[in-house]
Amino acid sequence: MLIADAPMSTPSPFGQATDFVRRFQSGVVQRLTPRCSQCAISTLCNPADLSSEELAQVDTLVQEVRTVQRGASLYRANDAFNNVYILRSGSFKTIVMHREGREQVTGFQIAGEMLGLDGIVGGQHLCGAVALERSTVCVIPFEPLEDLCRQIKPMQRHLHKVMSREIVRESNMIMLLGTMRAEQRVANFLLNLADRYGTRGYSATEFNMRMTRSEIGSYLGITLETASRMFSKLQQEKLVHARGKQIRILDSGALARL
Amino acid sequence: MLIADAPMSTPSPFGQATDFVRRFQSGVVQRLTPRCSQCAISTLCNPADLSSEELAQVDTLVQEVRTVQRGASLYRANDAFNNVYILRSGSFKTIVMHREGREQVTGFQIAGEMLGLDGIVGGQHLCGAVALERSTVCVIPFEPLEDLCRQIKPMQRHLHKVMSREIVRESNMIMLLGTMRAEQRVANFLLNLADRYGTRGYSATEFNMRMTRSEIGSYLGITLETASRMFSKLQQEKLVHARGKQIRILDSGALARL
DNA sequence: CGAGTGCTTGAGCTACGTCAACCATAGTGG
DNA sequence: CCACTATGGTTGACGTAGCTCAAGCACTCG
Repeated sequence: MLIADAPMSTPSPFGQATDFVRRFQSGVVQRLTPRCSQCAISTLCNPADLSSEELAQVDTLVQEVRTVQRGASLYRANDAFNNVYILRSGSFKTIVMHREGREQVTGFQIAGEMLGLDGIVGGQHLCGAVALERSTVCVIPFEPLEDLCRQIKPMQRHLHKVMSREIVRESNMIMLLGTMRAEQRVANFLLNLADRYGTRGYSATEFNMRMTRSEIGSYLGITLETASRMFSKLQQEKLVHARGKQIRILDSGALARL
Repeated sequence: MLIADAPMSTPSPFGQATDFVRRFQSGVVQRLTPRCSQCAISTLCNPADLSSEELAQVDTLVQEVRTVQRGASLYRANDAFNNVYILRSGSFKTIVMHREGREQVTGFQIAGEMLGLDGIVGGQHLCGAVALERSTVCVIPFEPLEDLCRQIKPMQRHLHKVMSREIVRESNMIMLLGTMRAEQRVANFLLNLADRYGTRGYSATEFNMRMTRSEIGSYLGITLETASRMFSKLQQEKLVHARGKQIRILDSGALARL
């Protein structure tokens, strides 16, 4: 079975030669005229029950695919909100700034997941999104998306589900941070990643994490040292095999029972 | 200036005598035929820019106002999702069950806030909602609401903002749980409550909390003892005056700077 | 090959959890 | 009207999970 590492760096189905490419200093590259109707991960971002005419309408919505280099920002806190983004390949972290410049990671996103929903309320983004590796995103202008959702009922329902899923994801995070000890947090984090890789067709037992111990710690509300110790502990207990960012899950049942 | 305690227990504008009332064993009472167009808190739950015809359409949507007694559930985890709810008066907590029956509070809601959005993804509620006092909610069937959002653009935008606001609220909670110490959490909690009372026209400096120390602790990821100690500490530092559930904020600037 | 970045591990410290006693208030029944 | 009980809040004593600080190792990259 594929290991997530490999497919996550697979090139986009759109060949470099045929696409108009613009490059920015920021490390963000644009490629134009993508096609949802031909996209490999369309099942992840679009509702299943669209007619071919409806899919064609979606195609007109997505005018741009951007490549974001490792470490570059897709958007930053306080940027004007105009688009939401669907991650086509690669991975991101979303971060908020604490005062005194400390950052807190609020989420990790992988292929098929949506970014930017936090900007709808205030018209500007409240968190920033940083690529953990070279990644590509579909840029979806939000107003036209809303227009489309008024025309296509399944699309509307789909958007609502995406937003609701985000609410549920965050609720789970609140519960994790409110009730679990460090070891449980790390175990939970690994199971969650595994599950998400699994539903994307990658191996759910062996994968390459793209985030550092420091980012994991920040996300889980613990220090990087504690995160590291917990990886070691889980390894001693033979529940996972962890060698740096390479993870193999040995006993997911026991991890869940912690 | 009004203290929140008073208006929160103000009776609904709909007199008992003129309304058809059904009573259930669960402590939930239904009252029929409300009117958004005449509701005192309409500005909280509806977009500002609706025409009177559009408001009339909203009126047809809301067929029911329910009264929920203190301690009764509006919905429970795993209940089928059909409606969202807008809190008209009173207050709720939303809870999730940890395994072993421990509960974690994931939020407190007061007048004008929406409940139930977590159910959209899976078609069933993932958390439960329990009234902290005798409360009234408008019942809004979700499918008809979606239909209306396809017809009325400001309504659609409004719903998206409500959902996005919930996402942002939870992000803030994640940051609080991930980075703050107990004293900061409690300070933050009080400022947040004060702010919400303030935008509803109540006093932002003096109010009656409806939740116990145990519920506050659960919400903030600390024990009830620690919560209690922090209230005492803030009082010693002359930042608040706390006498049980009666709160007076003395120095909101200092609270924010903690 | 040296510098930078990330990971691991140890030693000591501390904020918070646990356990327990005690008080205040409110509702209940004789 | 006064015990009596239940519920919620406060405070103290003590234990510990995880933080802080620090050292050393493994990789990668110019």
